[in-house]
Amino acid sequence: MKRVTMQDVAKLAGVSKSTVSQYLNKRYDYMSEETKRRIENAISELGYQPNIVARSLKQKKTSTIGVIVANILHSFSTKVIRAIEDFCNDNDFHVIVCNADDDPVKEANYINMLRAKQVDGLIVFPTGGNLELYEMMIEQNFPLVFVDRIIDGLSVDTILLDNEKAAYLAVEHFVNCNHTRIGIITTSLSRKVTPRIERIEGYKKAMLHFGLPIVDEYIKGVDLDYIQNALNTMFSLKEPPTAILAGNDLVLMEILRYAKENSINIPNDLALIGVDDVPFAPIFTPALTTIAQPAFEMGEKAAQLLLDKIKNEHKEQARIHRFPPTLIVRETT
Amino acid sequence: MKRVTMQDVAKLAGVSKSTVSQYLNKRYDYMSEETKRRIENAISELGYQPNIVARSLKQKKTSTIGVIVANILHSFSTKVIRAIEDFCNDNDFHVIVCNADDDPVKEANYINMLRAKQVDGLIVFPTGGNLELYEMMIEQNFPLVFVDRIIDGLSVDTILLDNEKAAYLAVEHFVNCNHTRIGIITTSLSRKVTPRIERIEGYKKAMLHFGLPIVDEYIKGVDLDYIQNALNTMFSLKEPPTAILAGNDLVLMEILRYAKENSINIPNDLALIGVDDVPFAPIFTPALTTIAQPAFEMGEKAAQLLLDKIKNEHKEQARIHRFPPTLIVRETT
DNA sequence: CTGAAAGCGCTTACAG
DNA sequence: CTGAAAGCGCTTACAG
Repeated sequence: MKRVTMQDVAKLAGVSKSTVSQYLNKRYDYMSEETKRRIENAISELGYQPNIVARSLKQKKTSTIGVIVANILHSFSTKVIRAIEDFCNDNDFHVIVCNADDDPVKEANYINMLRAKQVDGLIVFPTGGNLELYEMMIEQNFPLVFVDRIIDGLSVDTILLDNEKAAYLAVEHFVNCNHTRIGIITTSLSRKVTPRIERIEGYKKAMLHFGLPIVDEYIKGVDLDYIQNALNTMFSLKEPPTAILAGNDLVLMEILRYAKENSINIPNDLALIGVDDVPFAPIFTPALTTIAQPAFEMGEKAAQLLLDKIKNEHKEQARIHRFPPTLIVRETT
Repeated sequence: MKRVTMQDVAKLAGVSKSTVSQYLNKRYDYMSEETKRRIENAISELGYQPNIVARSLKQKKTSTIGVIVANILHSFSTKVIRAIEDFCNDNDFHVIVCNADDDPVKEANYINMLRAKQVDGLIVFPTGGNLELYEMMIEQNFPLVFVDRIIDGLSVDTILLDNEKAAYLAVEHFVNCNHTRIGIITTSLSRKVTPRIERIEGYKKAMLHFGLPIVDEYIKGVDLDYIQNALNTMFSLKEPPTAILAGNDLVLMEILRYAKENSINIPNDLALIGVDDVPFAPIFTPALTTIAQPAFEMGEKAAQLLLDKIKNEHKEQARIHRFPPTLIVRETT
């Protein structure tokens, strides 16, 4: 499989490789029609394809960005990725996606690998476990955008849902449905992951706003594996909650599983709202009431910001970009 | 953001860049401890990271493979991708994933782009619309593995479900549940996509095997957008089917939607089996009976085969690798 | 309008 | 045990 190079094309066309290069880069300012035609023919005859690796080395840019998601199992991650890919395709950028699996060690490996591969910039859903690495990138002025999670003390453009608003919308809707014993369950709070913290915070504020008591037993932040336990505890209370807000799609599925296995009727025994509008929400029985994130817009904005930085067209101070959630009322409330 | 190069390390360590390169590639056969230490210190002091692009250019390999899926919306695709990524990670290969969106034009662009980026090999779920390109890769002996779909007349290792068996398992189970009016619905047959063709073929063989008549009205292969229509037609028959096999996960969701909107009780009015074990199958009400593909094993095998080809360790004749489906009985039958 | 030359940051065969 | 040199396949400033 002998690869054909620019040199081969130049020889066949009877010109120098500089000229072939000019042709490829569409700098025909002064190129004769004759030359163009000869090069074109040589290229198609040889089936020549430029070697992007060589070009990247010389140009010191790869037109490739990296995306590292903390956990690809969230439907939110996959939607954001799709939006980023679409935007990058439209702008002739390639994207390499990596899944850190909520593991800071994997995340660090991916960051190093992608930078070694000379990506022009990085969009990351940070695990939060690699402060020094994040700081190094910022210091080096390496194009970087965070999604979904705030890392305290770092000056990075960050794309976030208005999480407090999301929780507020859920509580408000529960209240409108005459619930007063409202709970919230989300995944582990030990690593201070922004959406979890903010959704609980928003939940508390909303409860106060509607004059409802904050009952600690109604608030859980535990690992996915312990959610069945947490639900058991919650439903053993003298006065269990009559409505629950699921902090994300994976928690929602755990709650649905618990309800199914314990014959808890939704919404009669328990009203339910999940953050993240999962694909099966409308066909589920009962159809799931959810809080949707504008994932597509968020992904697009992340890509937009990053490409602007790469092209040096983004001069503003790094800040947090908030996006509004939407309540989609179906049958679980 | 001045990048530090091997030259900088060499200077600081007081050696030549050849020696630094040897160090990096762990060829210490004859390297003095002293030299090693000096290089190590220089590297960490400067925060040096090798430029993989330069290495790739020189070595004429990138340790990167491309994966092009026909349609990433299928849960099967995402599972296979995960398996490929895991396998490649373990073998120090990187992977770039692209979604052709069932569009041969996009597929061609991705193939060309990935080859220009010098990937060492390609795993593709072929749309079937780029015969010349596939042929060119084979002719050039470019490492290539197909998944999910057979392209007639091409000699390529191909990873496939035993689709006829999958259909057989479903029909058999329906028969055991005393159904005789059994239908099958899948997405459009116009492009002769292997799993669709083979599943219908397997369905027909199974029907004959169990002495049941083959009723054309019970067999539909239409685009996703027309499935509601097809279902309407089917259920307007004097004798509509009492059991349906959904050809894939997306079709399954369309059928579930139809049933919900038309108050068709599953499984009482209609028994249902879907090919592909969707994540929400066990928590659905009723929990979904499915035919699972061993997606993880299939992805692993695809990656295994490809890496062997890349390393020139795969000398056998290209062939089709079949994997067995599994029936998972839940509540929809 | 086109070409010769230098250089991107590595690796590697070879010399010593 | 280590270094000088060539070369991977491009791009680009410059000369003519």
